[in-house]
Amino acid sequence: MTQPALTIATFNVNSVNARLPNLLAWLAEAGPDVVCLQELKCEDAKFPREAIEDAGYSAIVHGQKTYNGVAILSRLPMEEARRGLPLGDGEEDPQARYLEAEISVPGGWMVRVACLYCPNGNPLGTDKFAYKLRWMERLQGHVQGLLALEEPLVLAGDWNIIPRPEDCHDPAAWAGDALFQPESRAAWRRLLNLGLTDAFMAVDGAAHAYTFWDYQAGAWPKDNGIRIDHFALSPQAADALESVQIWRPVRGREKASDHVPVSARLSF
DNA sequence: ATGTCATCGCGTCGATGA
Repeated sequence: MTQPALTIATFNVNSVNARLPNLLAWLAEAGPDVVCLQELKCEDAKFPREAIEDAGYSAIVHGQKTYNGVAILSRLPMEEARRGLPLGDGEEDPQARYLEAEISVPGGWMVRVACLYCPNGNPLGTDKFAYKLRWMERLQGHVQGLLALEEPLVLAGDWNIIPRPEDCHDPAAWAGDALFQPESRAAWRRLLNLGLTDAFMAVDGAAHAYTFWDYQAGAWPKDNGIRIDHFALSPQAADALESVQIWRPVRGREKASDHVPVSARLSF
């Protein structure tokens, strides 16, 4: 008798409409139960809902024109729990970067899934970098509240943070980049130190296991990549973690995103 | 050193973000 299992993925698609054939092909190939998408680059009305539903997935969408935008796809029952991050002062994040849902897993389990697209933060010395750090602080506050629920919680997304020097090809080349700043990496560590587990590090941890390769300067053929797409798991989710897969070949396909999907398998 | 890609606007290219 097999135990109830859940395969959850994160995929920064860099425009869901430009990537639709690629996305559908990967869904058919990998068959994930839940998928967190980032950088939709479209408003809710332009989200390709029919094609996604025809593939067997319901979708909740937090879209935005031109930039950002996140969605969660699920072939299990799903209920939206939050759109956007709370600011604490009544303000709303003007950028669509956060979406949270409750997923019902066979066997009576509920898994809370947060899809997030952390700010890039470049260039340094601008309000963009300040916004990145503020956003991570706000996320930390929200996650503290979620951890108190003591539920299986999966934070999945494009974190725009390179955790270790081994998570890039040439650390020196990233020294002046927001993704590799000490403040950015400290924000990631602070979040994990609340009691979360980096899923990839827990089951693999290999050096140079990249999830993103820039379109420019032949980054893909030179394997000049970075690991920035991560899963952070609550203790209840980490206990269920079986494996993590980085879908590297997807980067080499026609009209590829600059990110590849990453999936995690949980067994309850 | 960027050898790129996607979107928008009033447009057949430049600006912007990544």
